[in-house]
Amino acid sequence: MLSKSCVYALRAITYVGHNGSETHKIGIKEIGEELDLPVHFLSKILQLLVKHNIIQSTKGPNGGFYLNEYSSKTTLITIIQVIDGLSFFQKCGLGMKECSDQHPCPLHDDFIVFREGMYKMFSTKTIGDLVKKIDEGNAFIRNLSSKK
Amino acid sequence: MLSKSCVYALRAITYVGHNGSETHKIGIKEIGEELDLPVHFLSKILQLLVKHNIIQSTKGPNGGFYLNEYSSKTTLITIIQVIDGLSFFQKCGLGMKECSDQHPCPLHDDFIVFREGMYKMFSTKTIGDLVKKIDEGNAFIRNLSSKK
DNA sequence: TCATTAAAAGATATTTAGGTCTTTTTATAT
DNA sequence: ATATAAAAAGACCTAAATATCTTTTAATGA
Repeated sequence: MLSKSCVYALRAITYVGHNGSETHKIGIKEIGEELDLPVHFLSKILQLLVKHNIIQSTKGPNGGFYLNEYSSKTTLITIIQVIDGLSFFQKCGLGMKECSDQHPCPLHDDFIVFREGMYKMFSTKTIGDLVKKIDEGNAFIRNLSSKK
Repeated sequence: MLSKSCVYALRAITYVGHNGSETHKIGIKEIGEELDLPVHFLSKILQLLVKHNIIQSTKGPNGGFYLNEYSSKTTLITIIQVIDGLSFFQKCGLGMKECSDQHPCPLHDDFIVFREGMYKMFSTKTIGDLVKKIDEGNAFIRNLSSKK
């Protein structure tokens, strides 16, 4: 559904939100190690998010990634849009070029429920919501299998 | 969500169900033309379904693909399983290795609703259901843009 | 029984997503 | 000022999905 780039991004941002702050920035190496993600690949993805002002970064000693108040309010759909685009939420479940209430595919009515439900969910949930769950210990962002 | 292979399959089977019968088999060329799908690629996919006894085929003059009574009762999830596997319906929305009610990712509760809802939907719907919609004119399987 | 037709099978090409490695830029602490 | 640390940027590699082309196999009608 979401590309790897996209879920890597969501997990990385959540990690930064949980572990970092403007005075304690998080390096890409740490994120990669802790979340078990390919560092250089992830680096590209975060670059893109920095460009879009979704997360912040600084170079040099004590540099790294961090979130500001706006980052936390960013909805997941915003990030999905930047990385994957919104085509999933627009296209037919059976891959037909034209599929609408007027000219539906035979799965249209059933599929649209989920497609739109997900869109709504991703449009409502924010980075802050994800971070909160981690902060409160009600969810996890690191793989169980990770050592330490 | 579903791969191209998979939606090609679903559309092709539905086309065969709607247009063919045991006495009027449908050739791969016709399917490809009518549905605007790459013929040889589709051919591979249908081969696989024949192997799994989900659709039927015969070679030679007047040969082609057709459905039997069991084909129509086949659930969509069966086809999805053969082509894509069920991993989508089993894996974490954030791509975490371990994600469960006990060790949830921060999206778990929200995502699982859709994942399971889709699973249920695909497990309930059959090829026959899709064909029926086309037969009754309540849905379409050919692209609007197709000539004729 | 043989030519023809159509699927099956095999080999190869293309595209896209995912991933790695190297070099450059820039902030900052000394 | 300068060395250093860390992100940014660029070039390149790999694997998987998608697509095409060619050859083989097997029905069937003449």
